[in-house]
Amino acid sequence: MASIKDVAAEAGVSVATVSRVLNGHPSVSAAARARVLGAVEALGYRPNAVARSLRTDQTRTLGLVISDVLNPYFTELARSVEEEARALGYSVIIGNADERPDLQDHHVTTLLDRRIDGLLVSPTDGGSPRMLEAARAGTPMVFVDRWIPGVDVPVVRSDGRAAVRDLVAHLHGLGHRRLAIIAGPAATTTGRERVDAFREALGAHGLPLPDAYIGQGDFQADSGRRVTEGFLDLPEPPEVVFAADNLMALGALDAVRARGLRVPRDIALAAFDDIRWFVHTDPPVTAIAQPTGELGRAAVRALVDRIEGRGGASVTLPARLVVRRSCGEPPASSPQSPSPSPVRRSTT
Amino acid sequence: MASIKDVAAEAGVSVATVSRVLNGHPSVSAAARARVLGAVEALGYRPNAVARSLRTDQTRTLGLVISDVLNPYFTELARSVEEEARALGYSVIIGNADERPDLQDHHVTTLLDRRIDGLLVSPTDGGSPRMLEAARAGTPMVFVDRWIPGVDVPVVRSDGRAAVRDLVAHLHGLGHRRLAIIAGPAATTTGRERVDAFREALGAHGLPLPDAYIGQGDFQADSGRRVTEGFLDLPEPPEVVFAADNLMALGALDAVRARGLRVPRDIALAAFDDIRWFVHTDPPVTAIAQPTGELGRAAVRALVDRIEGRGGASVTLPARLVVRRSCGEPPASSPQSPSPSPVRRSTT
DNA sequence: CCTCCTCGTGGAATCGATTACACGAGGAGG
DNA sequence: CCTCCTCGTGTAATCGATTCCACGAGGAGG
Repeated sequence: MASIKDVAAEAGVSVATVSRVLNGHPSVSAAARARVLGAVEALGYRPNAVARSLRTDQTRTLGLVISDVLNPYFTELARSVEEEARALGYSVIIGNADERPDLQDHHVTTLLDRRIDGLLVSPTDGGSPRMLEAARAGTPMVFVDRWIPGVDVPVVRSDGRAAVRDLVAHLHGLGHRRLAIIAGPAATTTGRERVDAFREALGAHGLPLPDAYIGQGDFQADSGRRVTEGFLDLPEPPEVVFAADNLMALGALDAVRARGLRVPRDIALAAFDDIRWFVHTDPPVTAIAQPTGELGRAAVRALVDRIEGRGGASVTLPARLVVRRSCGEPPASSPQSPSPSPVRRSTT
Repeated sequence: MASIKDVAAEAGVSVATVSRVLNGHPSVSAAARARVLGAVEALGYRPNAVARSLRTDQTRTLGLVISDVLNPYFTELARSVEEEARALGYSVIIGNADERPDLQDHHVTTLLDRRIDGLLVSPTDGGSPRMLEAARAGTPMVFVDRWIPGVDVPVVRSDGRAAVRDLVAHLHGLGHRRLAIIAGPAATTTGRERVDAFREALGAHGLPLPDAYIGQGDFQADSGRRVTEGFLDLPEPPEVVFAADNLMALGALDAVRARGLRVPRDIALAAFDDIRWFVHTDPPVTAIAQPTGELGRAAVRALVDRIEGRGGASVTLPARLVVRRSCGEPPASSPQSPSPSPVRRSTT
């Protein structure tokens, strides 16, 4: 592979001049510039990003460590992150933690070893020592979706509290009183927050959230299945199951179907995170939709602001409820509750 | 960030000795080794991968350029690729082409600039000049899923011919005679092959594949919707629509639902690529499943074999038909056709 | 005509590692 | 006791870029 020396030789100038041409420095004569450009073309020269990074101490690369690539929510997040980063002149290296702290740690380490300019993380757990250390050492960093309390790092996330309230109001309006939740891991903020929001919303309607109605999941489909089976085995099973992410909702659907039961006739289902497939499931699933793309873009902007020394602050965006049919048919357009909240009826 | 020099100073040895300890060279005294390790620990030193790569001319990184991250098939592929690569001591940088040749080119260029050790590509089109040039220049490279004819690069893919034959036999057995296909872009091998296999299988049953029944899609949901609408507008609409990937099947479902029609009563649907959600769609979708995980792992092994000078050959794995309910209820276990083919009835 | 600036250019240091080569100490063998 | 080898270690070159500094040519101004 041709190096800058080859180009210099071919053009009959020094490497310094070649570098200047390549980096658009002003003080290069038109003649020299033309000869260098010609040589670059002739040799098919491309600058070695590795060498450049070593010298300039910047890689123009962002690291993104997400909890689970197979989760469509994170896939979409990753996509919008890459898009915005590209627009800003950065590349992105994605690390998939698969909800495993050890894997998360592995990726954080590898990314740091590669001297990425900044790190975007959706932590799987309370935070690996290496990550906390990096944050303390001043590595530009931003949390997205999930975060770690007590660490001085901006957080870009969506607040589902209002949407959960809307959901519970919707469920209550349909006559449901026994509501259960499949929670995410307590080690994650989203795992805890969604339960808290749910409990609070239930409280507002005078409904309890008994321990038996809080199933411990891990954001993976299998746990959704397992927890739902447990709910169905209860002497008094819940009327509604609210899954704290889309994969656990998938598992819940599996479990219900395996028993030969039907949604929403036998049990209703709602999910956090809206995905395209929810329109076509049997039945279409009522879900809380996050502004995923916006989240990813905002996170990148915050991180790049940090990197380039322009601050970079936390951002919180609202989520919204999308009503479909998995919780029961809405009472046929009764005018009794005009619902001033941002509940949106899906067109499906 | 501490460098090797700091470690050397702290340990009271030269950088050469530090390097030797870090790389497990034999000729280092136990005492020196202990002091170096102590210094590494004390300083929290981590070797700079950028500097190392520059010197050794290897990054231990693989590039993976896929056509569309939002497609669950590719997501799963990416995941298995990363997994196998990690097991072999490599990292993976993913580039998402979004089915756009220009973006594919951008990613290939960036990856090459970063001097990745090898490239795994699922080409979006006939191949960018830069990619072909890289292949010719000897960059270790392997095509996965899709490939470019006439280029001397191993291909790891799955052969759907037999499964398509099984599918057509299944459809024919259900009494369907007017079968249509939503094709992928003609610029991709999978786009062409699936149509060819379909036409061939139809021919074996004496059925035609009229041009009006070949809809031109681009592997994205929108095109599936558009093409399906066209089919439904035909004076004699097809009885079955076979989508050449899962996203176009999603679009087809959208279109059917938008007309207030039902699958399979009004029109049957089948798809290439099986995904978890197909179990829970309304109705569950009959699909052709590729051994995606195996494909990803085999591709990485082939690529690493190339990189490390051990050859690395093409691999073709069979796909198989998974029958669900989207093409009509199978005739209730009639013993007339024991079906010696590897048709699997899904447990759903 | 001399002095001083500006402009274009090249030489060389540098980033953080790896590694060929040289060298000194110490043990083995004659 | 001398020679030779082995072992552990250090010095310095190197990878491919960027960039500081110096230098020479040429123009402007006095």
